[in-house]
Amino acid sequence: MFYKLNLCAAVGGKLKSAADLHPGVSPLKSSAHSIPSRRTIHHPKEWSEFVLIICSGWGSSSIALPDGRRQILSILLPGDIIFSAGLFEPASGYSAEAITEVTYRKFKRVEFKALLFEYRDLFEMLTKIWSEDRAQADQLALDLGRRTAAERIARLILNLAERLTERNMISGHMMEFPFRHRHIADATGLTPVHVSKVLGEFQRVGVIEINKRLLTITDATELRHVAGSH
Amino acid sequence: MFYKLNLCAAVGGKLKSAADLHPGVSPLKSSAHSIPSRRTIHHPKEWSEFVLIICSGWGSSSIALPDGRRQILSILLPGDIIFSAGLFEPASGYSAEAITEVTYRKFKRVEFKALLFEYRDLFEMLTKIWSEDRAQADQLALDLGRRTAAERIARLILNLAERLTERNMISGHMMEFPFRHRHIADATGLTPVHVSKVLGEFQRVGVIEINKRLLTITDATELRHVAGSH
DNA sequence: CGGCCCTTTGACGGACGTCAAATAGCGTGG
DNA sequence: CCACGCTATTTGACGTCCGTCAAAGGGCCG
Repeated sequence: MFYKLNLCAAVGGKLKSAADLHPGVSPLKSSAHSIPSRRTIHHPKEWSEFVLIICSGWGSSSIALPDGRRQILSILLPGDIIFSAGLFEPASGYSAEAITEVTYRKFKRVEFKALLFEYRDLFEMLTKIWSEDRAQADQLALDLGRRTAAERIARLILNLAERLTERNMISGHMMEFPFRHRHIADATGLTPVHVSKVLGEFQRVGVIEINKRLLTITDATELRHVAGSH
Repeated sequence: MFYKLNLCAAVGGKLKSAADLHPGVSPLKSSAHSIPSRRTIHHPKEWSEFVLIICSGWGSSSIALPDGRRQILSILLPGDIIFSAGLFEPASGYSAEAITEVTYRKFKRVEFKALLFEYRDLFEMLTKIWSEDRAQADQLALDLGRRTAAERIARLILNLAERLTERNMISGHMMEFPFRHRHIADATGLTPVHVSKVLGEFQRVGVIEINKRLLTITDATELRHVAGSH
């Protein structure tokens, strides 16, 4: 996972761009942006010529139906790249939203791509990230198609805990949890009302505690058990 | 879609390998295999050093839970590449099965990869395929998370019809449909019993007809309507 | 002919959705 | 600091979609 952290650092401030990972390479141009919470980062209609990398804050990437139904494909954390399903090909139909305040950097897709093709180890790094990302997408399909509400929500929490640990964004068993129930619902294919019931039950039996947008895993073993097979 | 057909042709017999698309390039080694219907092509435990390409027949790629629940991620048709979520990185946990009799070719992953890095247009072709594949995965998540049983099944049929059309494997509105209900159930996150009910209803209202593993779309407009938004 | 798997059908059950009302937060402006 | 309004959360009653179970055909192959 170190490459993710590297990339995060690369865009986070210390370095100017991913290109700086290669001493001697002229840095990629990029521009920094900031978006307040709850606002759109990337609109589904835009045929984007840019690749976006989250520097700070929490976001979501999703697809929506004309009638308003939405599916969140992934929760975006610092260091995450918004491929919109294609690092190499621009894709439409995807949208990205800020959950908390978000800062991010924008790279020109063609420049990014050219650089990858030029430096083999950068290329390897990115394909590795892309493969992991795809594996996550496949797991999501399994979750949505074959797991119960409680399993899905438990797995979402465990998954986040893991990703936050990689980023040193967790202390003890306490983590930020800046979601509205609607976010969790859209990520798990449920309704906000049902999410409320499941989270309520989790707290009643004492596997987690939620307080002021902070979540504590009080019984990790049991939570993993609820998350079910695998 | 021409590149898919090219690749299909490339592995189908006329050409010896994808490398032959490049005159002057020494062909990639590959080996041909045949698998009877209902058998495993690729086992989830194998840490595969191979990339597989379907030459003929229908297959499925899926993930399974220890308790037996399965999610089919995609229906494999001639020309399809079995990435197992990673063309570049081997992945475990995925399995591929033959639905009808299947023939396929096996390429060494490292050789395949090296070739891509050497020839930019081959690389572009593959990233395009990979991006499309990823987009399909994301649509699957949307289907499983946010669409009803009837919508999912209707979309599966329309999707197949489209892919078969690209491959000239459809005549009029009639197509092969070699699935057991269990396949459709695992692809749509439903149960075989419910699939039976929905397909029965589709036939009762006259949007499709199924006979001897052959499916006819008798009312394409209505089927698209049932498939819902988008 | 017999066995096996698949499909169909119906009755019933359960997980999750919908609706609605009450309560709690939370940011804004006075 | 309080009042206000908006949005989120909680809770309960009820509805629906889909799953489960079971029994009765149907097709295929030995």
